Amino acid sequence: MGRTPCCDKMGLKKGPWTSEEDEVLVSYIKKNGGHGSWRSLPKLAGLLRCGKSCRLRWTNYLRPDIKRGPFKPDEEKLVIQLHAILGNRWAAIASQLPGRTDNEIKNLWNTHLKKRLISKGIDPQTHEPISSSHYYPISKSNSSIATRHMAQWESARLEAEARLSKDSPLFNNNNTPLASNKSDSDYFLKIWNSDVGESFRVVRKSDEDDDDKTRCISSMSQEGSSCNNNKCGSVSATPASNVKEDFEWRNYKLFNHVGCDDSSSSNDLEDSSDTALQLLLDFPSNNDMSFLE
DNA sequence: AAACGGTTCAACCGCACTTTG
DNA sequence: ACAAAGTGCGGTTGAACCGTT
Repeated sequence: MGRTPCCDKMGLKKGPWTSEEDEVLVSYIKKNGGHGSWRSLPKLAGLLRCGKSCRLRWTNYLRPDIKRGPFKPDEEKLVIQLHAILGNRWAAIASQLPGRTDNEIKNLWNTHLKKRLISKGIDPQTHEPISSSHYYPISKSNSSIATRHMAQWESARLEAEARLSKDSPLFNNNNTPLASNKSDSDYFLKIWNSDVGESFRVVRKSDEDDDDKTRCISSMSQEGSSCNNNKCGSVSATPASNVKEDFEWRNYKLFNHVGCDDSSSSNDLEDSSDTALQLLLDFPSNNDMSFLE
């Protein structure tokens, strides 16, 4: 694929934007009801900038829905939680914080949150206590980060499903209305059903091998797990009545790498089950940031 | 007041992915 | 199916800012 010429190769301006340039860009986009093609925008708007620079300026600074100002404690908390699940996927994290850009969140993480976690003895990459995250050699630890994030993501979602099912009319004998206060689990369910969760759902579905499932359920039974034979039903849309069983199955699968041919890596997830998962699920349910302060 | 070092954050860079013809 | 164009994304940079000496 041919690379498009960079700004400096075309004699275009670089560096900080002036207020005049901002004005030109904003008025052009307003006038045309959108940016159209970023590549042709600078020429049409009369800007000596490359399209890429215009796009960045617009999406990170000039967009009308940008929320300026310092991050609130609950926003910081959400960034930390999402980072534990998604890793350095700033755009995905930003999509869950209306008005915040990926660049802003990335800067927040690198300048504030990362240091705060380190000062509290938490590895900002693994979200585990530094002593435990250094248990394995660096190479192995790094290689399992993505897997850990997936495991944390999956478990958080299952926890959320379990909580939701507990609150659902099916389990609510008193027929009381569903709790109106949104719990943290709502975040995970919301994200899970969004585009962000889509990528994980795809991976997970490919991992759902019925043969493995059947085989391992019997293994679970032999190990004294409380599962039964009904848990082999649909996984993608878990009925409330099967949530607990499915939770057990998925956790078993996750922490024993069911469906993964690389048996040598099975300890990666076992390692994360006690610490990372606990850290993830033990996030305070209110806006209390005291665990970081 | 000046020098210095640390921090912040807007902007750039280059790669990867998606769309289009 | 292929290549080019367009776009998104994450890592990095460097100027501006701020606090300390």
